[in-house]
Amino acid sequence: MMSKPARDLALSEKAAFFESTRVFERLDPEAALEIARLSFSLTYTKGETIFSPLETGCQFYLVKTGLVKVSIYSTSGFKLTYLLAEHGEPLNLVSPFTCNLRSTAAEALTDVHLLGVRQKDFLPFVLKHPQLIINAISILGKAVDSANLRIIDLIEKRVEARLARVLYTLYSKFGSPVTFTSFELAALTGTTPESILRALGCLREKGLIRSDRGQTHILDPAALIPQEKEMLWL
Amino acid sequence: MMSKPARDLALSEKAAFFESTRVFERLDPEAALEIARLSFSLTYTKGETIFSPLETGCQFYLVKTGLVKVSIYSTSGFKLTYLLAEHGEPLNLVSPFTCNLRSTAAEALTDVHLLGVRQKDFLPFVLKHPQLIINAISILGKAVDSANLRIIDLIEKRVEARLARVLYTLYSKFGSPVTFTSFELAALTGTTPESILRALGCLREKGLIRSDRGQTHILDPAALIPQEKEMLWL
DNA sequence: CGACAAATTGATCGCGTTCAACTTAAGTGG
DNA sequence: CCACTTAAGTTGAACGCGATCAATTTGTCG
Repeated sequence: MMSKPARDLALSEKAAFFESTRVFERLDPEAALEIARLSFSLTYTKGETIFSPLETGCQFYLVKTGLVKVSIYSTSGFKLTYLLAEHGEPLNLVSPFTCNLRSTAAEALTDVHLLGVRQKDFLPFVLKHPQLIINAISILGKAVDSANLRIIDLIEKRVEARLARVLYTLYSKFGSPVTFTSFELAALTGTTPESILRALGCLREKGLIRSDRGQTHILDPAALIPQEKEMLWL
Repeated sequence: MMSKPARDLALSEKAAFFESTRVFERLDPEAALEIARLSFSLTYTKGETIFSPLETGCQFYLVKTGLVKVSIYSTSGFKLTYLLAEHGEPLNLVSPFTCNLRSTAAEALTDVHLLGVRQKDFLPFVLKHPQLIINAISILGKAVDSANLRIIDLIEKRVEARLARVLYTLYSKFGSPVTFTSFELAALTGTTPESILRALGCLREKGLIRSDRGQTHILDPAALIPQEKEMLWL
């Protein structure tokens, strides 16, 4: 499983892309050019592993095109998906700063084009541009909130309610239909594929969704989620 | 429930304190003096509320002395404790940066002395001192990892194993005996007080702990936690 | 001494995991 | 184009953990 170096994009194109992302939001143009110069393209084909747990190296990855699944693995092999990164989203925000190893793994769900920045280039650059820091901390704050919401849900909500929130989140991010298998939904909801299927059945009977083989059409998004404004961040 | 303004500490004393904390680690001495000048003392008595969910204002709080419990509340009233902050630890790292409201509440578990810094002072200061950012992101990264570990544990571990991890974490941080009631341990473990008592009973039978009325003596810390190096961050 | 909070134990019950069997769809190679 | 293989969907049944409710005991504090 090796990444293939891709033909590099034009610098200006890269710079414009960086400026359009959440992490590099409100970056001044010359800084965008600078980070564009420091970055390099990486491509992976569907199903390829981008990085795996305990892997050395902590470069920064940003998704240019495609969809990447980032998961954490428990020691017993359970997989919890905690991020589905698409255009403009980073795969890893913490390790480029701290260079600590983390037990996360990233897998390409489609053919993927990433931009990478080596830590030795990334860190000095970021330190020169405080707005980036605010952005990064804001994103990490969202991640903490989302994780805490999942914890609360796991404690007091049933599988059906948790799945409804996951579906609502996926619908908000990717639109209808949601194209994930019961295995993937299980890894997002924190349960088993069997329980997902049963819960999907309930939601189907209630007329909230329509589901066929890896495709879930959201018919009534508003009914999926209770009055709460809280959303997951996947 | 109002905070009483305390006699301010000597500037040099405050500055030395800031330098000794994790957030302000490796700060240069004149910067420490500056943040010391921007900070002010707050004291609360045992049981007082320091802030509650949806409260306006997002000043930065650092614990000087005492112990503070920071919890998130679910809409249905369930309380999950996610931080026990003691000497040198911040109560809130995200809101001073983003000024977003978050559904957390802080309560003084003992008489507490805090240092506060208003956001309008905190943010410009931090932006001038990039090392602080690295520190903050490193701490947030730990918080994300800890939350994810709790999620995994909730999914695949039984109450006894989760409690063991909580006890081990409390033991590592505060030493033996651990002085929390079954209600507080339940809010940390994500279960009910009854289940905590039963799990404590099991651990007692195994000879790993000895527990009396709000005091849990850890007899065999190493046996509490399996081979994993992962720890919670409370 | 009385009131209150926490600890303890028992009994019940429901959700969700687990295991198993079977069906259905998709992809592959002859 | 069909036979074969594989992966996902589907459903059923059983079991076990943990929540819940209730009752009792034990400290602690005013």
